[in-house]
Amino acid sequence: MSKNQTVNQILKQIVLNGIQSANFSDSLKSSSSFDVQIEKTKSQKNGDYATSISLKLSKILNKNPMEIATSISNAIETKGIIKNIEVAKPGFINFFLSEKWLIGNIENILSEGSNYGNSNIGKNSKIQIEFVSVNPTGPIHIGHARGAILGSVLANILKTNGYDVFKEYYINDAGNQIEKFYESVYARYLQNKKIQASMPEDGYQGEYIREIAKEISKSFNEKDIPSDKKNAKLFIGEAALNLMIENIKNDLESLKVFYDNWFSEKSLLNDGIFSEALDFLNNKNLTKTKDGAKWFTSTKFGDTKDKVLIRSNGTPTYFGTDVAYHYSKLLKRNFDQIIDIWGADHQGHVPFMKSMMPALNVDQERLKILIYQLVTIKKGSAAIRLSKRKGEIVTLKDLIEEVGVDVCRYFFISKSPESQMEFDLDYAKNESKENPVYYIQYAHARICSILEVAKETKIQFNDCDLSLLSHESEIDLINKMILLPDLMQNIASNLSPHHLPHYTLDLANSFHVFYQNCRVISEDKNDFEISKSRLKLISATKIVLAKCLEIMGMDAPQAM
RNA sequence: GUCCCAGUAGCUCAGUUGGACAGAGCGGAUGCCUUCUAAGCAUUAGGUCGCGGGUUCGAAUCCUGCCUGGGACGCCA
Repeated sequence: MSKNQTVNQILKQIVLNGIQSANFSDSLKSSSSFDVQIEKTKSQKNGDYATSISLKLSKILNKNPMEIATSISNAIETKGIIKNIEVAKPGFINFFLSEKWLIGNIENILSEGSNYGNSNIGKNSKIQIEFVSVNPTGPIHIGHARGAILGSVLANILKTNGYDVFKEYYINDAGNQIEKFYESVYARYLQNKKIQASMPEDGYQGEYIREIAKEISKSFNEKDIPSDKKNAKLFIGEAALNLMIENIKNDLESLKVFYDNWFSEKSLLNDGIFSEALDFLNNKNLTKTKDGAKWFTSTKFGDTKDKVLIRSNGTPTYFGTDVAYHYSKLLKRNFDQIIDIWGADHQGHVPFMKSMMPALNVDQERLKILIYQLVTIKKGSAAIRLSKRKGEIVTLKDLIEEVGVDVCRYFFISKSPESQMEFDLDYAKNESKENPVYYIQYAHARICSILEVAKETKIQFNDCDLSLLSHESEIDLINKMILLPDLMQNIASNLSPHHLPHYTLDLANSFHVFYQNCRVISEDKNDFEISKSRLKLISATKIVLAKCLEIMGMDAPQAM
């Protein structure tokens, strides 16, 4: 393959050149009026790739699409990547790729190794991606796992496309909910000591609060804890908060989700960023005072309601600190682009966030918000409602212990973010042995196993004649492998990582079919040459499979 | 009431940003292991793409009206 060019890009250029040479009318001199799209065909009878550009041009040129298609295809030489071109009704141009060219990609994949599929479309721009950011008032549950995995896989993909990625968790360690949390833990703490104490209204009822209170009792001496009630509550609350954050961090790490930074909301207040951001809005006359509270007039930029930034009691709201947080991201830390990943319960927050961009004099394009639909959990036929405040939680830990990290990650990443999903716990357990994850990993393990045999029997296959590869399933396998670069760029620009698991499954399928049809290491001396070529082919396949698994954060086992 | 997301095989979900006969996994039926891993392969059954209009060469995909499900409309986060 031409260095740094995907199949799509190569074919697109060929078609553009074809249109130029076909010399239509002046109306096509500016090629900005149309966009050549190359599609992978579903059926081999329509070739490997196709374009429907002639159907689109027929409007501009006012000509029969079949004629246009014929003119274009006549202007294209069948050489290099192209073995054959066909024109099909009502005006498709179908490309059949040259086997010789396809086979050449094997060496390319082998030489690129784990860099295969990477690109530099990110041009090293600084991109910050913030995800999960669950309130540290309770443990992570299954619903949060969706955002966690979405974020971590997206970050991996953006990295391989040349973005300078920075993953961040925003800790909401200030505000009302934290106050409730402090009070709840303190009440449980006192109750543990048989001191009469009542839980606050709307307090956190979950069992885990008792656990934390116990843990604090154990790890501190009585004399460490301040004697007056106010300071005691603060002391115990902060200790509990730290335990909770540790807990969240551990759970995420057990899902192989890691961050570059844990950003404290409270720090915005302490470091003066909050007041700086507020001044910024004040100076632009975008705030007002009403009912004793300070408001941001976000409706000026399309929000549905103005938002309170500082309550009449003087404390900042979530909106207030969020202005400061994004002020920090965009104007203080100067990320070229930021991605916020939120659950659907925060979608009402989107207009507010968008209205903030012009208010901060920031280009809308620098902010991307990814909303994923909430996960409903089912156990048997009963739906479980996840509510931290009421205390019903299915923890992430339980799930990982049941089905394993890989199954968990694959399951979540394979659904598009905007589709609702139902997580049936019993089903997940049953499926833990019969599922696509094992299908994919099995393909990788099979390859390793064959390569191991080759190593033991000391077969050198560096020098071999790849042109011996001609079986349908060999060619199909190569065809699948060369899709990866296009796919990766696509995912990066559309922020849609759920295509990757489906591709990987498809690739694994092509390998299994190949495995069934083509014996790699043969006893027969006559097959020695083809054996070497196939060893090279599967070495390349191993690279592509491992790459996909790595990006999804899954194991690529040597044996199963 | 207003706004956002979805409705595709028995189940869970894809469908490359309008293309060629609608796909996968699981589940069902049948067949394939003296050969590198059968956690595999092959054949097969199963669909009014929620319903009705519209846009055009062409719609699961775009527009519109309904129906159903999830979510949001706080000086909570």
